Amino acid sequence: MTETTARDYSETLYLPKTDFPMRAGLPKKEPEIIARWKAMDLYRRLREAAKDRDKYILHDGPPYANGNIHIGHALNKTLKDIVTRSMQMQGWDSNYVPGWDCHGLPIEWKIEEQYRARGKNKDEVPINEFRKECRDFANHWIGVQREEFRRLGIEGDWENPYLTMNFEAEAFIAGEIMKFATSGQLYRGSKPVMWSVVEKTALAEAEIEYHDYQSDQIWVKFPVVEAGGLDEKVTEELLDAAVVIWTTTPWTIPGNRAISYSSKIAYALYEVTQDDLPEDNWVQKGDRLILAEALAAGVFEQSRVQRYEHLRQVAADELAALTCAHPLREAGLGGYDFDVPLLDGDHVTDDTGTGFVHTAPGHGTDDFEIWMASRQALEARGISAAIPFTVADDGFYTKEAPGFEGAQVITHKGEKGDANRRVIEALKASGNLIGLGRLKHQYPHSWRSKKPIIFRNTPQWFVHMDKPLEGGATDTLRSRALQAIADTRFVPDSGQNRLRSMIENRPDWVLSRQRAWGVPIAVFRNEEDGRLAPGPDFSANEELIARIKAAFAEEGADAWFADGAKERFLDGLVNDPENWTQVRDILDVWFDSGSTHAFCLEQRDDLKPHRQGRGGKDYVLYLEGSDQHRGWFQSSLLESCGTRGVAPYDAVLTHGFTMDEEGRKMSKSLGNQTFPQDVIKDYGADILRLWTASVEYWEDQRIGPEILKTTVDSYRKLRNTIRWMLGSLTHFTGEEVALADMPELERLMLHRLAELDELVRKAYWEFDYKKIIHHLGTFLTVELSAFYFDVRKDALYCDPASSVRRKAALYVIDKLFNCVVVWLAPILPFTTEEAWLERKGSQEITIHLEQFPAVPQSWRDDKLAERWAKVRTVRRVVTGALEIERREKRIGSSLEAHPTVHVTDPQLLAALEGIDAAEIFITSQATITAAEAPEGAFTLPEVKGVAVVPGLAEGRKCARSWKILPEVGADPEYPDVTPRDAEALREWDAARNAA
RNA sequence: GGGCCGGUAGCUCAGGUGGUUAGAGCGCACGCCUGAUAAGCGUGAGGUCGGAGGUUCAAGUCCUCCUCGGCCCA
Repeated sequence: MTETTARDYSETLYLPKTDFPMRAGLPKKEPEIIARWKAMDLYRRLREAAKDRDKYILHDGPPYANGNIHIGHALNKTLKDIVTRSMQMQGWDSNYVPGWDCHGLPIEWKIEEQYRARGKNKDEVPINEFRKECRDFANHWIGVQREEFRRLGIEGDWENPYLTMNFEAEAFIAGEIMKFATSGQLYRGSKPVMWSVVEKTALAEAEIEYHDYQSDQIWVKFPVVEAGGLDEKVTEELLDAAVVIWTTTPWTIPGNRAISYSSKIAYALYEVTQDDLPEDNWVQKGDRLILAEALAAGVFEQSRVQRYEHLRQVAADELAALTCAHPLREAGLGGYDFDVPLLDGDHVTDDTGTGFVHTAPGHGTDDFEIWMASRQALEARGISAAIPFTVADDGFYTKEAPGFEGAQVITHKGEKGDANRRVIEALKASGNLIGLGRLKHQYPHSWRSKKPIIFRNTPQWFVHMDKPLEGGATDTLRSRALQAIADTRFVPDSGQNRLRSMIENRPDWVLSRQRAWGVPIAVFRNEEDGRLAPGPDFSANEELIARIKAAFAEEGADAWFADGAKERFLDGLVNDPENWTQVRDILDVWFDSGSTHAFCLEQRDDLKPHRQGRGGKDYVLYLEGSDQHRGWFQSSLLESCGTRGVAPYDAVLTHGFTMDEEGRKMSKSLGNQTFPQDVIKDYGADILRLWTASVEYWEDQRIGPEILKTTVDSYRKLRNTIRWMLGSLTHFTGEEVALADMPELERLMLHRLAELDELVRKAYWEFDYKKIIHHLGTFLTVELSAFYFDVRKDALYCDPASSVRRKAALYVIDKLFNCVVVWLAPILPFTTEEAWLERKGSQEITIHLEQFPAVPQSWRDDKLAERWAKVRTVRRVVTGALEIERREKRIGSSLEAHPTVHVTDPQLLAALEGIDAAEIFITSQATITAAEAPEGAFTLPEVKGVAVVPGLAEGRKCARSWKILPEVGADPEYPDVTPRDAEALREWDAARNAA
């Protein structure tokens, strides 16, 4: 063999080699990986692999089955998936069964919209036909969302999810409400509820949004007609006066039954003294008004009065003694001659209005509560405590609003009706209106129709919060729920306070909806005595419940609405069927989803938990947005406490909401939305998942083009480092190296793995994914890519095949790869799978059946780490010095340098003992000396006792390793390389010749 | 309007019990390498810690107020 040109040594090097592409192409690659998981039935395999383990159950809060998924869904499901996968990989059987919430108004609304578009009226359609259309609609969107969720890489039992509309589920939900009926916690009451005239239904707080609305505001006089028990002079003064109220809902005046004041507010009697008031002014000279002192000036201004006199203060007990007339008593309408008492209430303030609050117990919660609380006192005064039903479900006044029949508060289209105008006219005519205006303020609207709602007294079904439960005189649903909250782990912990204060303050649970698409409140009511069936005083509960549940399980809840249902269920169980009425109301959907623990968790063999709190070892976690403190966390808690006495969960994890890059809410009109579908199409699901894992999700997060771009950048960095490991490991034969035989550098890396192992496991347990991403990211870039790999490239590429140093490095890189990739698998299921298959071959394997690698404690070596921290400190000074040389064009590659490092700090010097400094500095040569540095040596201000004198490496450049050493050419057989490279070549050539 | 949560470099995040010139990664700028190459390495520039008061010898860290944003409620 004659060598005319220099030999190309690159083929003799162990350069990284891999098919794992630098550019991921995730949008195309991910669907292929999903197809593979489907084909291998990954979900079943996961269950099989974990079948004997304790269960970690992330119970899915069911999304509502309408519309495509948005970024909030993506965040929520991704977090759930990270939880599930990370627990599965740490020894749990972590099953995830997705669910959907299917009943309820939004779907009904959609179907009605379709009807309207076709000129059809919902009321003409048989109810079960309508329900069928709702069911089909839900099914359609479940199909759409399921594919969108799977595309995100969410692993779960997609073939067998739970649906609140499954017949079995409907049977269990009805069964749960019948438990409440049987135990006496369910009652029929009458209460002002938020009522949507447009949708003709009561709405829960969760179904309400606040929007600006222009209301009519009026100031109204209530003439004092009686002042019992006060001294004569006072009586005389006050009898002549009127109490003034202010309201933004004039239509509630016919429902007025009282005036509320506060004993904490200062009131006074005023007299109008102005004698030049226009004749038609509603207030005239000599009028005497009682007002809060803080608000009197404003009220007079409204009434166009400039001059008035403060006669004297009016004390709270004087107010309590007064009785007023209804302002319409003299209007000739009839029916308003009842007495209007004054009641002391904390809800009254002197911020706005008059200091007196017009109180219509059928039209407001505060009004209702103070009225009910005063019931006995009222009756003692001969005042009827009955609450009138003044407004019907269609927004028209009833006969109980005499004089206003035919007037409508809100039209069926959600517009203002003529009720206010009619009431205002009547007040004007009666001479009791003293001010009128309009007010723009926040007013409750239906979340669906976006139309204003009204407060209206209606019969509804409630669950008692404070009625003692069976078997305990003081134990109530509220007290049980509060105890359950104390027993639950909250992440972040502020959720505990939030839920607690909500439960402390919430009123009874309104469960009824006057709608069609849902599970019925499956009870009958006896019109004679008010008994319920099933109920605490009904003899055949067991049989009745069995019949209803069986029918629902077989036919769905449609059975309730089918003809002859009453006979079918009650036959033979009652003697007086004519007295029993079948309740036609349906359940609030929050009761449906609040029952998922009953029909899903407790019923499915693969989920049925043996909770830690009840002597088992399983763990149940609920994970939803923080808005669910008001929603699912609460309804589930109440349902479970009411029927089982404990919370359905061990832990509650909440996340915030996703905002745009400026921290503002996303909205169509602002054009600042980020759609998960777009992110997946442009970058891939793993990018969205990496974003999810890198933000502090328990607060609100931000997303947008710039943030996604930086996420892609970090992804690339991770991916390339993994790619380099894969390339290097191509040359790994699997040969093990004992810890004792390894160079310190390798042992340092294993030590870091031991540290990270602890950190990663703890962070996964605490759901702190950004910590994992941050630490693994820094580890990969700073410690591996920029340090360990950079230093080891020489040994890995150039050392002879037999080199222990090289073997040790490969062995350690294998460990690094296994740990890092498996640790990342819950967050980046696609990329880690791709890497895993590249490494392990493409057989029927998957990273997702792996467990987090066992990291031996023996790898931990804090002393070694301490020492190497010092080595790296010295290294920083050297790199700094070389940078100057580079800038001055004296060197290019660091291999051209031979730094002399003066280490006068004894500790740093000791740390360098026995270390191949040139190797660590990636220079060809290096000299360490304890001698004082000469003037002008390079130093870093933050590193004392280290100074570097740069210099050029002496000798020739090795044609193979590019190091510059005097020994190059020492081996006559290989005259242009170092002795190490000569040895490598000798081995390489021998191997080739043997082959 | 009320309750709660939050506002640290362009981006995402660290900064127990208050204590030297506030950190990291990414991005950016500049340089090097050309055997991780639409990659790798190095150096550097970026912050009145939302604002204003206050407590303290000392505050990103404690208190008050304000502001902006969010969730829930009225």
